[in-house]
Amino acid sequence: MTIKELAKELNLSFSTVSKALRDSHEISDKTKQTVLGKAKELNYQVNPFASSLRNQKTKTIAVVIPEVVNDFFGPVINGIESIAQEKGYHVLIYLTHEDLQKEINITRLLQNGRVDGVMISISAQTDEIKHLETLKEKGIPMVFFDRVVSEISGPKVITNDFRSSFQATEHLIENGCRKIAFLSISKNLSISDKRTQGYLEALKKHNIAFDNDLLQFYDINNSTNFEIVKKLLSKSDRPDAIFASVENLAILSYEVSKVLNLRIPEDIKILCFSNLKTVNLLNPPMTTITQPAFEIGRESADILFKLIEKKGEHFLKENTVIDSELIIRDSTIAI
Amino acid sequence: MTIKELAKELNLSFSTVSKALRDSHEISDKTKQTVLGKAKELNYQVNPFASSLRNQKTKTIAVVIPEVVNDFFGPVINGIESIAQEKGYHVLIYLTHEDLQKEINITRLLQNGRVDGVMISISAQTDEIKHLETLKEKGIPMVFFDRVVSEISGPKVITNDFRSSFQATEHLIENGCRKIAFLSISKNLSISDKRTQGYLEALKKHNIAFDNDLLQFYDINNSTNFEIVKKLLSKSDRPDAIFASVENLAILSYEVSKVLNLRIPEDIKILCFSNLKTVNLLNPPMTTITQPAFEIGRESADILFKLIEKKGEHFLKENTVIDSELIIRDSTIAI
DNA sequence: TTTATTTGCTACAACGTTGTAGTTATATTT
DNA sequence: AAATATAACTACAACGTTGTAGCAAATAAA
Repeated sequence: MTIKELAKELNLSFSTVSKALRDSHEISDKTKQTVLGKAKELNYQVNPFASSLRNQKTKTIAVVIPEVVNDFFGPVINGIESIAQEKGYHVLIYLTHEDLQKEINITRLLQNGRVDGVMISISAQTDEIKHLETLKEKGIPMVFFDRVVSEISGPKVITNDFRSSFQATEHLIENGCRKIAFLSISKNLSISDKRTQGYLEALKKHNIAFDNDLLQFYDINNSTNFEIVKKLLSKSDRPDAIFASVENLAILSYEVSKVLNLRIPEDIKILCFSNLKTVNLLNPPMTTITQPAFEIGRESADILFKLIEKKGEHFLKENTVIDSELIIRDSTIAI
Repeated sequence: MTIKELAKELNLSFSTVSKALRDSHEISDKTKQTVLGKAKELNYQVNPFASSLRNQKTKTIAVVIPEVVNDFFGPVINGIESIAQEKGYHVLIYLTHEDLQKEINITRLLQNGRVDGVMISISAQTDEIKHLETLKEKGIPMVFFDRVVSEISGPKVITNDFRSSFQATEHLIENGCRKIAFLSISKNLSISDKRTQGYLEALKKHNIAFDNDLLQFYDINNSTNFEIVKKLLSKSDRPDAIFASVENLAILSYEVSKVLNLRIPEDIKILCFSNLKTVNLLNPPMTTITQPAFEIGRESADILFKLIEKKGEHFLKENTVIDSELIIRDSTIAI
């Protein structure tokens, strides 16, 4: 059912029908009613491609993220989708699987006007940003969230990683820890950097020397990660706390502790950036820094739509910070 | 950069360029090379809307699911996306939030040729299927997965809910349970039905009378669910086991048990359909029926692409069953 | 040498919209 | 009554592709 067929049914020109459908002032109310009625009757729907081709708008946004199997990006998508659905936008989803090459391929796909805007949280392996700059230069509205690229200007929605990390480290120190291992996500990511800095700053404040052996990095291969953690906790002078920058590494730390018969929190304290729903049911419940995932999604989407619709985009600031929350549970309490 | 501009640069007609780009036999190898070279140099990309409008193909599929914040649908999307990326398809995601009206709206959006195919797992509230039939009648390739509608013919990817449920119930009975509460997802869903039937059949086999009070349904409101479970476990003749059809209800059961000072598995055994990664770290580790989420995603996508590309779709059977696995952990072991 | 065939290209219509410009008929102003 | 404005509609080009039909020139067959 096209607009031409509809017009034929109505004995009107297809221009008239088109205008009636988009409520033009050139068309009489009576005609509008007839057209709308017939359109509903015949279940006419605008062809999205013809429409997009004609007016260069797609009513579609892209969300580029590393993973979905994750208690952070899940709620983020939820937040994004809730606003998109409200605004009548469609959401394309692309997963990089933490792979730079995939990220590059995806950004290439997005260059030809397929979407009106892009929301992206970069992969942990992204150590060059040309592809992101290219996309931005094409004039496509972009919002970075969580894992942002500070070198590229434009709105970013983040959480206060430095502060949370500082606070968490200090909490561990106050509970008697002196050898705190920090398990980082990546050597490239800005959030990773800030989290590490928060950790270092807290050590410094409390006059604890930084031990490079206590700084470890996440590997793509999860069994490698297991070995890294196991090795770390098997040392004679093993750390008295693990501060994991990523949920997965904290879970592994729990598992390794079980294997090595280390008691949490007596022998080892564990703390993590995490949005896990079941964190309270773990044995013992884990202290976490909980990120406002849903809010980050909603806020990013909101900003993106402002950019796309060019409404109030002058008021947009470079960084929107939504605070994370340190929730202290049994896994870090001094006994 | 359009094909016309590219043609002008090359001093060729745009038809020639178009044909060269899609490797037509009408064009000499020499010309093809020149065109391809220039296209790369000027970073020419086909306009997807013009292309879709012209040849009625979108290279896009839609995935309609109830939620993403979920250890089942997350991996499913992963599976879908991995095949889609391989095949050069784009993935649109739509969330129904378990709401029939939203599902209806979404299916309406998909009627006008926006996508080449649809994968859907229906909402728990879906008790009418006209909208799904309409979509199917439009001739859009569709694959149902997990939460399927048996009344509509076409390929479905499911897991063996009846068998898993039977097996799980029997496991509880063998571990001494006689008053097994079954917490169902919905009164409408086919999987819900099959799971309930598996439960009932196992009771029957072991000559245990069915008690209607022990059959409870999931509510959209999570605090209502908490109350339902709390009420259930506060009764003087409280159940000796909870078999939850949905992860959320099992987690709630753990929480309620904690509140009511009920020991798992001594006072109450808990078991659940779940793909939770941290299930081993719960206190105690929970027995689960783990569904092959990633595989369901991959398989569904695979079937959908066969339908879309009309390759080997004759061999497609109505139901593809991928088995779930009952993994016994401490939460259901007789002490 | 004439005719038929192949090669390599170009012209153009169509996909379904939408906005601009143009055309009537009617109403309003001078 | 003539000039002007308004209302309600139509015609049509353009968005960027792609396939079909057409057209020269070169090659092969008669």
